[in-house]
Order: sequence, then C-alpha cells, then structure tokens
Amino acid sequence: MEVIQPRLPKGMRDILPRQMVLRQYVLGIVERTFAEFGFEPLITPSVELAEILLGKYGAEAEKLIFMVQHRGGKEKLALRYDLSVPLSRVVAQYPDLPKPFRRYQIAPVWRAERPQKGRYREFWQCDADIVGSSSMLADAEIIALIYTVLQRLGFQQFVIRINDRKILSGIGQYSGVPEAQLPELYRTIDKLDKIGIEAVREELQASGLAGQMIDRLLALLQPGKDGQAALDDLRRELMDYPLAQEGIAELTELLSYLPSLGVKDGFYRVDLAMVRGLDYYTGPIYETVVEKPRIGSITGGGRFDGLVGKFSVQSYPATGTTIGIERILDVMEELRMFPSDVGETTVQVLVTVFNADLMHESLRLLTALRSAGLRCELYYDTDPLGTQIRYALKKGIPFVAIVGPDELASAQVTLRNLPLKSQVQVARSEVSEFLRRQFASEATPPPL
RNA sequence: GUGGGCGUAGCUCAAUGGGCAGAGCACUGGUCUGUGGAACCAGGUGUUACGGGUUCGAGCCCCGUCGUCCACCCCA
Repeated sequence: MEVIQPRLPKGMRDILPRQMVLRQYVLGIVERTFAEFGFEPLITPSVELAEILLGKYGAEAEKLIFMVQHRGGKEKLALRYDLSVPLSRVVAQYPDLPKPFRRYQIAPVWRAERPQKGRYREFWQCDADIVGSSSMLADAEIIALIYTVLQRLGFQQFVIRINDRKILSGIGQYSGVPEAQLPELYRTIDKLDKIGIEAVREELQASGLAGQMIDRLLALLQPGKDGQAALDDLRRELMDYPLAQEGIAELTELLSYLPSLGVKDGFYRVDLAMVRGLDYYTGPIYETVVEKPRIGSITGGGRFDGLVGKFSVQSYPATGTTIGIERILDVMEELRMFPSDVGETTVQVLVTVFNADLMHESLRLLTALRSAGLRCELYYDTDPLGTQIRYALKKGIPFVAIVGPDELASAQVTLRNLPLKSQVQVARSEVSEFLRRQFASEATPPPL
C-alpha cells in the first residue's frame, strides 16, 4: 500500500516533548509575570472574519494574512495575524468590560511568510495590553514588564528600543517629503542601525531628498546620542511641529517612570530611527533586540489608540507588547540559558517492576506516588532492572523506584537518583514526602 | 514577492574525471530476573527529491518542477 509521506506545511513545526519542557519553562515565567503585573487571561478564536483583520496592518503585512475557506462556507475567514486586532474587536464587542482593561493572551498566530531562521508561518505570541488608558504609566509598565520577563529568563544583555510615532510624523513634516513618500522615508530611517549612516545617506540621496535636509535629518536622529539629550535637541529643532512636541513630551514622561519601576539603565534606549512596520501604531513604540544571535527583535509593541475605534464609535486608547516566544527559545537554546534542573522530560519517577509476583506492589506504590502529585510512569514489562534503568536514563527520568523482595520484607522502597548516581532506601510510608522534597525547588524562576 | 546555496537511509554524512549503494547513530524484534546510556543476533535502513534530456552507461553533466536553508522586504 502506498504510504502518505509524513510532512508538514511550509514554515510549521511539531514541538516534541523534549522541546515542550523548555517551552513550558519559559511560558511559565512569562505567564506568571503577566499575572503579577495585574493582567488577566483571554482566549479568542484562531479564526476571525476576514473583515476584522483586513485594512488594519498595512498593505505589505496584509499580503501575509492566511485566508481560510471551507466547502460551501458563506463567511470569509482568516487566521489571526496578531493578537492586538482581536483584542480591539473584543473591547469593542463587550463595552461593559471595566477600563482600563488589562489582558494577556498567549496563543499562536499565522503569517504566510517565506520561512527562515527565527521566522515561522505559525508561531506563538505572548501579548500583554492595556486598553482604556492614555497615561504614559501604561506604556512605562509595559516596558517594565518586558524588562522583568527578560531578566527572569536570565537575559544578561538586551536593549528595549523606544521611539514615538508622533515624533516620526513630526520629522516627516519637518523633512518636507511629500505625504505619499513618507513610508519610504521611514523605511530608510529604520535601516540606520543595520546598514549604517552612510548607506542611509545614499538611499536618501537616491530618493531625491536635498543634501542639506539629509544632513539635518541625520543630525536629528543622532544614533550615538543619549536619549534625553537627543530629545532636548529635537524639542528645539522641531519647535514649530506640535505633533512632534507631543511625542517628545510623551517619551519624556515615559522615561521618567522607568527607574522607579525598577528598569535599569542600559537595558533601554531612545532610538529615534526605530520605526516598526505595522500601520496601527500611534504613539510610543518599542521593540527589544539582542546582540549575540542576530535574530531580529524578540519583543515588539506600542500604542495603538485608533484600533478599537475601527470596531466601535466608542474609541479607546490602548498600548501593549508582544513577546516572541519562538525567538526567545531560539536564543536561549543557542546561549544555553536553561537552568540545569529544567530536564529532558516532565516525568519525575519511573516505577520499576521487579517480577510478575511483585507487579501489584509496584502498582500500589505508583498509585500512592501519583496521589501525592508526583509525575510517574510505570514500566510495563519484567525486564532486568538494568534494562528498566537504561530506559529511564534514555528518557531523562531522574528517579527510579524499586520494589524487590528485600524492600517488600523491610517495608521500604529503593529510590535511585540517576543524575547523582546515588540511591537511598526510604520507608514505604515516607516515599512520597521524600520525593516531594526532592522536587520542591525545581525550575522556579529566580526572584529579582 | 526578488535573488543565491543545497537536495543520497529517520538523522549526520561518504561514494576517483560519468562505471555495481556505503559508514555511524537512531529505530523494530529477540537473548539477558537486583542496578547505568551495554553487548550479541536478526531486521526496513534507499525509485540517490520528482520529471525530462545528453550518454553504451547519470547520485555525479544539462533543463524544468518541488522541497529546504540563507539574504532582501518585513517581522516575533
């Protein structure tokens, strides 16, 4: 019979148990931190009506939306592209949600991109957003949240780049570039840190911008300059541009909150050349980059005050971020950032079976351990102990429990700790408590 | 969507200038009744991605398709 080739759609992956252990460790820290910051969980469908998603992200991004159809379906459907637009729909659809509405959502999104390193067609986003407040405290808390999550995950080196769409718009006005060509200008500016100041100068020249204006723009963007100093320069230079002044005031206020929220210097930077591609951002924007593995941004977000208004006459200001779990996992694996007690499996104990006569002893022990909340697997055959132990080693199960004739006679259980190559005999009545103590401190995130 | 590299066993890779399908690991079954990733035996390890062309003869050369990786665009 012809077999069907086992394979996956382009850009999509299976996540096998060994990877899931690492993933759940990271997700646990992310979710716990979201909850500590006062965000509440939300789930929305993977599929939205196409009209909900279309016209929100910009022409380029919209091409990447996965359309969904089924035979005879009358609704036009699409897989969600991000979590911010569904959130905006939810807020518009349930007007009685108390504001500010603080929700987190950890869920897969889909983008029909060409896959490459750190880029998949299905990946998970961890969003935390605040809807219904225009306070810069909200933006500052989002940045503190990003900082806290990355600290707890053990990131030593990262920079949260901060800019403001209003400042970019002001710079656009100041440059005298026609409205229609502004997106091109922003795209070029965004490349500053990637291709360098001279390459950007050349691109601006090629686009027909006057040399004098190019000099003034590049001077304003000041890649090397300290954030507050750069903002002060801007404030003077863009005196006549109210929108830019608004953005400068926003960032100044936002920055003032960060130290008291525990965000340390050096982990964030005002970067006037950082743009972000999505259309819906309206105020402060932020993204996090790491130097070591060059993998693009690991978080991204900003203020999107106009999005809820697309779904309701009642509009609400909103801000938030997404944390890219796949890229974070890629980085952490590459830098070997996982604590040693994050093992290869979630199974804690293998209960062995000494022989057919003692099978029921093993079953009783198994049941007792499970009742105590320990994660246990039973070995199904009466293979020699060596074979059973090798099985545990291979799967990375840390403890092996043995009930043989000797243990039965003395009402004890032998517990072998495979990583430590040690073993102890514990009274049958105390086995559960003993093992629970062994696992008491496992994989808990370090306090700040 | 644009450009480039690469496609041999499940995985990592060999195969003289065109001349008979290879290794390690993994996997499946078996042997082994008190302790370490074992050994031994047996076994799929495969239309050399697919289709066409050149040739007496193609894993190798040419064309096309598909897949994959990388860069660009953009993004998490």
